[in-house]
Amino acid sequence: MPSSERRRRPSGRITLQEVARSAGVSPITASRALRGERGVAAELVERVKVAAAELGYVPDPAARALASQRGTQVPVLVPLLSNALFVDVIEAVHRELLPHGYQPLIGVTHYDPMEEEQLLRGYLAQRPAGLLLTGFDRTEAARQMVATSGIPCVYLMELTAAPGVHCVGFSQHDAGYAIAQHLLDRGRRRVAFIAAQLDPRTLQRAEGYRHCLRDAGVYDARLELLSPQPSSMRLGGELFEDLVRTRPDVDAIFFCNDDLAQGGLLAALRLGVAVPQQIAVAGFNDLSGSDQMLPPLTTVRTPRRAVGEAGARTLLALLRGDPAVQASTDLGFELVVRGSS
Amino acid sequence: MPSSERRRRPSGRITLQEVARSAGVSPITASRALRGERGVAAELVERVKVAAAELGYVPDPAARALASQRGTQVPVLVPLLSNALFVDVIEAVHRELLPHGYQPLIGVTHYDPMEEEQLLRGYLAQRPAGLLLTGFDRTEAARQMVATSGIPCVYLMELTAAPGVHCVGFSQHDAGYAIAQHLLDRGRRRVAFIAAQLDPRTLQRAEGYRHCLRDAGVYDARLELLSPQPSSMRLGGELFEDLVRTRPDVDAIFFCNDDLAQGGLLAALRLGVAVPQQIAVAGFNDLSGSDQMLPPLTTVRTPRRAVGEAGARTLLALLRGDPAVQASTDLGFELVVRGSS
DNA sequence: CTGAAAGCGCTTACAG
DNA sequence: CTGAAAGCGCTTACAG
Repeated sequence: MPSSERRRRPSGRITLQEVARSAGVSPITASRALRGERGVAAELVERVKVAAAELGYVPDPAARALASQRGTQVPVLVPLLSNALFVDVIEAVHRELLPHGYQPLIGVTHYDPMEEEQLLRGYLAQRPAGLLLTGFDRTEAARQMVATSGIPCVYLMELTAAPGVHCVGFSQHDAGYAIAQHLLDRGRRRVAFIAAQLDPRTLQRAEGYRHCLRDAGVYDARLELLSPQPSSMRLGGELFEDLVRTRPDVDAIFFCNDDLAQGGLLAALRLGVAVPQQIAVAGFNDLSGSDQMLPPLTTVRTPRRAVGEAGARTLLALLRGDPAVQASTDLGFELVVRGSS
Repeated sequence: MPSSERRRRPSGRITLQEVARSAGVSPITASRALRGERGVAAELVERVKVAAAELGYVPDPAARALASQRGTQVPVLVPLLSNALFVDVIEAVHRELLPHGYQPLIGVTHYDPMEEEQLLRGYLAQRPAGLLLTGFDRTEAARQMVATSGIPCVYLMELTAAPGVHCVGFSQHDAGYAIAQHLLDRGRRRVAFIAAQLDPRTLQRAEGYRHCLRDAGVYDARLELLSPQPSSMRLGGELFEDLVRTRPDVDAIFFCNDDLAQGGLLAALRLGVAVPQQIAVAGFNDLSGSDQMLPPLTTVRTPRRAVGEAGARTLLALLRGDPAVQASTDLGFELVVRGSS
């Protein structure tokens, strides 16, 4: 009578032992069969799997982590959750990792390297299976911790050619260059750049913009409006007003993010500035609502879902010990031209 | 020489044993001291804490979970991450739970009870410390699983008076009633309701709206436009156009969510419909950008950060075994009147 | 290809 | 108030 056998077990859960007994093998063999370790007779694998399914066995992650010295958690560190960009990345990561038995852990750094370092310290103590980090801008201590931990790590959103580093993203610089070039191609010559937050990726886009305008011989540092404040529609509107007031000859604006650009577009409506006739406007990221603006916003569609997906897959390959993992995955970007330019 | 003592430990981490030895107590006492269990001499607690700090001891969550049969994870199940509402809730939950050593696990149900049930099954197998669920709309199986698991659970966003149920939120019905009443107070009589997604909370707001309009004797079912599609600015614009075309006598619209309302406002600009002169517009949630619209959007500010915070605190109290936990916490809502009404 | 032994690092009763 | 013993449920070497 199984019920009497189970009487004293506090947890009441089905264990590997019971599965093994039911399948007529040792627990080790059952463990190997269930984990898909090769080198177990096909017939035994089958028997174990049937027994596990019949008993409704669910492996205990804690026991597994303790015995193997390796958890199933995968901390995913992003700067912000209030930017839809990262939410999309995270959703994609979840979708890839969960079915493989890994547990994404969301960490928010608020663009603060110190905060990231602390989060990292805490997560690393839990022996995570892998790590998904945003970009390359972190403290030296954080870098060290990741390196010495030996835990597989994939970097998201930016690219590097550094050896041994796995990254998935696109060239922020080139995307900035491309959108600036588009505005020049439209015949604009006084092309401004409005940015907020000023995180590393924003600054890379700024570099692309500068590079492009210099190549065309029309760069003017006075057309850059950089604010360290967090990005928002409200701020975009304010900066737009500032710029139009102080630089009335501006004929195009590249906003480093769509929320700023949307705010700018609404400010233009309010002020009666004709877009794109008087000023062409472009944003970045193709966030929700940009296609609904008046006029619809020209922008760069960034592959954030793809970044999450490919990042997770790269990590999975690393965890599998796959020798053929691609170190750097460039997912590109897409210029989306709409009515605002 | 400690280095030779440590030679064979695979993990290389500082253990409770070492802390205990260094403090001159038994591991059990060290464990109790570190967990703040009462009944340990103050002097010993001090010694243990100093030793732990000196050695840089970090408890192993896996070992802890295995021994105590109780993990530190707290699954937080929300319908969607693409609605800023839930992102705010999640951020607040993180902020509360993390410092207490609990690990929030984000699960996305996509408004699908089946998906929620599956997620729940997986999470429950991990013996989470607690559970944070959105609303009360779930499968019977899910309900059973939660009940029989005995794991403390707090429900977010909605309220109930059901005994033994802990919930934190506000009355969606009353909020719907209040915004409808506001439009009536503005002298409107043909007040439409536009909704998408049609999740339980949206339907509760619909009830509030109906209730209010019936009380005023001006309810007209033909002024309800309900779409099961996911909420978005684009859809809001489309539904606005539909409504204005088919019901030209409408003089006010209550959109069930701000993204729809923002889309509606932009459609009004496009179509040359004067807001609020011809049609007053109100939204719900006070999402980012609503204050930047043209005109700024009247809406209901919902206490989502407070919901996450209070929800997490309630759970913490439950985990502590606090006998004075409040079962139902009504956080209210705030009418935000702006230019659109 | 399979298994017996040992152990991962902690906490839960149970004593005293 | 403190501790020795046992065990949580797995997996890692090590044999054979």
